[in-house]
Amino acid sequence: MSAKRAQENDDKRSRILHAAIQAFSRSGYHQTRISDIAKAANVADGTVYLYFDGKKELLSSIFEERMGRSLSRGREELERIDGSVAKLRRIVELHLEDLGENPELATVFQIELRHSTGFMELYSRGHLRDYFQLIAEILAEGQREGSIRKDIDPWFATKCIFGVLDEAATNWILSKKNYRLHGTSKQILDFVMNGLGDSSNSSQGP
Amino acid sequence: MSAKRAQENDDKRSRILHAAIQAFSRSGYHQTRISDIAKAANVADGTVYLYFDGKKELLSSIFEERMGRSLSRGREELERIDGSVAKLRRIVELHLEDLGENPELATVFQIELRHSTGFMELYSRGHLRDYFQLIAEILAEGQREGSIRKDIDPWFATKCIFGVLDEAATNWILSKKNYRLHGTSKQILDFVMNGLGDSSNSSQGP
Amino acid sequence: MSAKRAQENDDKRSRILHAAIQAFSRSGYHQTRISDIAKAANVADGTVYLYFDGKKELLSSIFEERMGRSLSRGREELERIDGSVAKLRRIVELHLEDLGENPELATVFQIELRHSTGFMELYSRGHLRDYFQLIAEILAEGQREGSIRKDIDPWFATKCIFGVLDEAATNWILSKKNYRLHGTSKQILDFVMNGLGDSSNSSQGP
Amino acid sequence: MSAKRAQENDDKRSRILHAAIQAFSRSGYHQTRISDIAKAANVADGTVYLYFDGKKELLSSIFEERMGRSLSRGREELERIDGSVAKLRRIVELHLEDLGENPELATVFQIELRHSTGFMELYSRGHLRDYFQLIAEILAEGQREGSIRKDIDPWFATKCIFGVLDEAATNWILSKKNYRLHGTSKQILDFVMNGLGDSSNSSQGP
DNA sequence: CATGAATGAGTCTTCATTCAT
DNA sequence: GATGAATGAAGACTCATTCAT
Repeated sequence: MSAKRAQENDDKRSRILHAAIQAFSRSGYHQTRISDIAKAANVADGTVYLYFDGKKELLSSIFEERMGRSLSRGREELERIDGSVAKLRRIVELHLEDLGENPELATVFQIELRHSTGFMELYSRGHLRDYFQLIAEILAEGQREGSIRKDIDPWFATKCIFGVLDEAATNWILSKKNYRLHGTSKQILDFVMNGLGDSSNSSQGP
Repeated sequence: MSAKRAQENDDKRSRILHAAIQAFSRSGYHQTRISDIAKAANVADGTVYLYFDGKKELLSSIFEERMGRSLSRGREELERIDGSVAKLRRIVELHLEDLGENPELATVFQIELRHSTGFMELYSRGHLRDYFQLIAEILAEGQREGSIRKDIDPWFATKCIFGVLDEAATNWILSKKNYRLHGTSKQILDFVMNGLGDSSNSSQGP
Repeated sequence: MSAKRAQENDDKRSRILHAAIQAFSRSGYHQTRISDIAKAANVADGTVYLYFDGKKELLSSIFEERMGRSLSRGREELERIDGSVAKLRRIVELHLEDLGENPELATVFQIELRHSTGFMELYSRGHLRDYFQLIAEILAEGQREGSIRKDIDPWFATKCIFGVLDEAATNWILSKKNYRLHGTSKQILDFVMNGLGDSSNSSQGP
Repeated sequence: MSAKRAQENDDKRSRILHAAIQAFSRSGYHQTRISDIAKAANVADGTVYLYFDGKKELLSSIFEERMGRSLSRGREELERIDGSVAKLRRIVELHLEDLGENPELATVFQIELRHSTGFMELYSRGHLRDYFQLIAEILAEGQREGSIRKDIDPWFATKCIFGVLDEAATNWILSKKNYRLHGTSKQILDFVMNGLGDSSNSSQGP
C-alpha cells in the first residue's frame, strides 16, 4: 500500500509536470495560470504547491528533471562509445533527437525557459553546467587523442557547440517544426568539426 | 521653430528609449514599470504612449532601432572591405563590439528580448532577417571566391555562426561582463572557419 | 457542513450585492470603486470577482435579482386577486411600494441603471420584458371582461402605464424622497383608468 | 468682417455641437472622446474648451440649446391654437415629431442624458422645468374651460403625460427606430385624455 | 483665437499563493 | 495529503484638460 501510495504521488507529480509542459508550450509561461495546469492535471490548485514551490520552480523543475534524465541516459550511452569524435557525434545526435522527439518540451526549453532570472541561474549551476562539463571533457579527451585541435580551449569550444545546437533547435521551433530536427545532426557535426573554410584551398603546396 | 520642435520630440523619444534600455537591463522587462521609465526619461507616464504603443512595442522598438542602426553601419563598412572572409571577420567583430560597448543594450538583446511571442516575430521579419541575409550573401560570395566550402548551405551556415555569436554574448552577460566580449572575436572566427578537427591529422596519405 | 458553506457563500454574495446597492445609490455607478464595495461587504477586492463578472454585471445583477424577486411575489399576490382592474391597482401599488420601501434600490433602478448599453439590453430580454408581459396579460383579460377599453392595444397601454410609474418613481427620487411614493398610487390608477378628460362633460345630451 | 467672424465662430460652435450629438448618439457619452468630437468638427481638441466648459457641459448644452429651441417654437405655435385640448394635442405631436425627426438627438435625450448627476440638475432647473410649466398651464387652462377634469393636480398630470411621452420615445429608440414615432401621437393623446377604462361601462344609472 | 503636445490622476482586474477544513 | 475559496498586491493605460506657442 505504501508502494501504491508512492506510486499515486509520483503519478500526481508527473501529471502536474506533464500538464505544465503542455500548457507552457502551448500558451507560454506568462499566459499559463496555475489553475490551468491544475485542471489539466486533474488536481486542485493548492495541490500544485504540495509538489512544487511555485510557478517559477515548476518551470525550472521541468528543465532540471528532463535535462537530468537526458544527461544520465547520455552518460550511459557515451560510456559504450569509443573515440571522442564519435562521442561528440552522439551528443549532437542525442541533443537534437531529444528535443525533436519532444516538441512541447523543446518549446519550453528554447523559448519559455529564456526568461531573465530563471535561465541565468540555471546556466551557472545545475544540470546545464554538468552538460557543459561532459562536453568539455570529451573535447579534452579528443585533444589528448589527437582528434581535436589542441589550440582551442575545450570550455570555449563547448560553448560554441552549444550555441550551434541551441540555435538549430530554436530555428526548428520557429519554423513550426516543419522538418525533422534530427536530420540536421550530420551537417552540424560537419560544421563543428571542419568549419567553413575550404581546406583543399588553405595550406597546400607541392 | 519646426526644426526645434522636431529636435525636442526626437529628444523626448530618445530619452524614453534610453531610459527603457537602462531599466529593462537593470530590472528586467517584467519588473520594469512604465512609470519607472517615464520618471527616468523625465516625462509624464502618458507621454510614453505618445511615442510608443505600449510596453511591448517599446521593447521591440529598442531592438528594431538599434539593430537597424547597427545594420546600416555594418553594410557601409563591409562595402569598403574586400574578400568575404575579411568581411565575415568584420561582421564577427562588429557584432561583438556593438554588444560589448553597449552592455545594457546587450542585456536587453540577449535576455529580455527572448520573451516568447516577441522574439518569434522579430526572428522571421524585421532587421534580424536582414542581418541573416547579409551574412548569407557574404558566405555565398565566399563560396564563389573559393574561400568558403561549397558543400555547405549558406543559410544553414549563417544560423550556425549566429548561434555561436549569440551564445558568446549570452555567456558574457551571464559572466557579469567580467571580460572584454570583443576579445573573443579571433577565437570565434577561428572556430567558425576551421572547426575543431585537427587538420594536420585529417588529410594524410601514404 | 455543505449547508453551512452554502449559507456562507450566499451571505457573502448578498453582502456584496447589498453593499453595491448602497454604494451605487450613494455615489453613483461611475464614482463607485469595486474596492469601496468590497470594503463595505467586508471581503477582499478579488472576492467580488468570484461572485460577479465585473462592475457592469454587478449592476445588472442588482436589477435582475431584485426585479425577479418582486416579479415572483407580484405573480403570487395577483393570483389571489379577482378582477383585472383590481389586479392592475395592485400592480401599481406593488410597483410603488417596492421602490418606496427600498429607496437605495430605487435610486439604482431609476437613475444608475439607465446607463446606455446596460438598460437597452435589460429592456428587451430579462425580467423587465416579463413584467411588461404580466401587465399586458392583465389588460387583455380586462378587455375580455369588459372593464378595459377594447380599442387600445394592451402592449401599447402597458408601456404607457410603465411610463407613468417610471416617471413617478424618478420624480420621487429627484424630490429627495420627501413624500411617500406609495401615496400616489391612487391618483396614478385614476389617471391611468380615466385619463384627463372631463367625462361629465364629454357625452352629454338632452 | 466682425459679422463674418461671428459667423465663423457660430459655425465652429455649431459644428462642435453637431459632432457631439452624432458621436454621443453613435457611441455613447462615455465611449466618446473629446478628440473624436474635435476631429469630426474639424477643430483642435483645445478649441472645444473655448466654446464649452468640458465634456459634461457639452452634453447639457446639447439638451439646453435644442430643448430651448423646441420650447420657443412650441410656444409660438401654441399661441395660435385655441382650446387647451387642441394645445395639448399639439404638444404631444411636437414632442414626438421633434424627437422622431432627429433620431441622433433623440438618442442623446432618451439614453445618454440620463446619467445620474447631470439629469437630476436638468430636471429641477432649466428648460425642462419650463416645459413642465408650459404643459401644466395648459392643463390648468383646460380645467378652467371645463375640458379637463378638475379633480386632478395639473402638475401631477404633467408628470404623467411626460412619463408617457418619454417612455414612447425610449421605446422607439430601443426598437431601433423601425417605425414612425410621430405615428403614435393619436393613441397617446387618447390614452392621456380617456384612460383605459371602458366609459360605456362606467356611468350607468337605474 | 486656435492649436495639439503634454500631462498625470485614477482603477479595474488578474492570478499566484495561502490556509482552514 | 488534498482541497478550492479567499486573498490582495500590483500596474498598464486612457483621456479630459491645460497652456505655451
